[in-house]
Amino acid sequence: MLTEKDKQAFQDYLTQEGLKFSEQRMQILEIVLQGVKHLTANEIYKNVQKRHPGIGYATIYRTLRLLCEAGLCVELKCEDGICRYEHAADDVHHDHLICTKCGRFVEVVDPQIEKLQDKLFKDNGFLPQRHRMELYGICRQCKK
Amino acid sequence: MLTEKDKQAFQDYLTQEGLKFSEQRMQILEIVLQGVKHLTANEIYKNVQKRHPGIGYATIYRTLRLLCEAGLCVELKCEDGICRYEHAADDVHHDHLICTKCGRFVEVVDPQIEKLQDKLFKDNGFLPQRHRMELYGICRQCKK
DNA sequence: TTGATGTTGAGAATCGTTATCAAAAGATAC
DNA sequence: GTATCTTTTGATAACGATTCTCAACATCAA
Repeated sequence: MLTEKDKQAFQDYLTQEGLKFSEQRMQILEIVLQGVKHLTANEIYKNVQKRHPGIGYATIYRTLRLLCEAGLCVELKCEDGICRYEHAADDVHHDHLICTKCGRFVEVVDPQIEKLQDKLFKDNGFLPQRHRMELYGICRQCKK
Repeated sequence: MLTEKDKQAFQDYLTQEGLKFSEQRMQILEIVLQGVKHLTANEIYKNVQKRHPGIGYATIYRTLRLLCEAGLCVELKCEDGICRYEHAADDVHHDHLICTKCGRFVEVVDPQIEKLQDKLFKDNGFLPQRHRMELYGICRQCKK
């Protein structure tokens, strides 16, 4: 869901960094923050093409980086080596359940696991920064 | 630690698949299964070079695939996009604590987390296959 | 030793992503 | 609105890890 708040946040970020606003950046913002989640750069590229033919991959990647830096989107480095991008949920960290047959992504959170992860960091003398947890399996639909 | 058992297991696997034994494969087996863990293909390449100059990357990758298929080694797809290979521990799954400063890998296991992960699979109607958990932080040495 | 088959190494190809750079477009001052 | 200064853009080349191709070579059974 793309909100005015997100648009404003992006504009504010650009202004703050001395960057400029452009048609292309708005198009990419709209595609990434609305609708389907976990899009690859290629999917975003194809989507933007429809409304803005001629756009290049470089612009897609550059804008995705900006969106990440602005905290509006998160890059997921997936096992297949292709990055996917999702709308940054409001401060709520989550992990992913991924169907190995259809590629479906389900977002999950488990506060207990989060606590145990923190404990692992501490027990090993690590200063926690972030973590990544992906659960691969076969979803209900694909099991049938 | 490279054991005779591992060597035998690799030979058995090759025989079973109708494949042949070679000097290069033995060299790679020794490098990967002994000593330092979590080597990249490039590190393995450089190590094998010392004892067997002229070896090519193709052979490294082909042999790594064989070792994985034989269940002797595991490929880790890391966030930096470079795969690392570790000696497959005897049936014991483990996750990783990774220092973002020095790259140190620490293997960790938490049975409670494993249970909670299984619960997440079930609660979402997924048939569990495997998972990946990486905890990124700064290790004791690098904190100083 | 020979023949059939699997393996090797050099180099090309792949593919997602990033860098380069001249042309185009925003922002700002006038 | 126009001039001017930046920044942005898109085409294309470059990158780096990994895989493919293929002719030369090694292995093994008979």
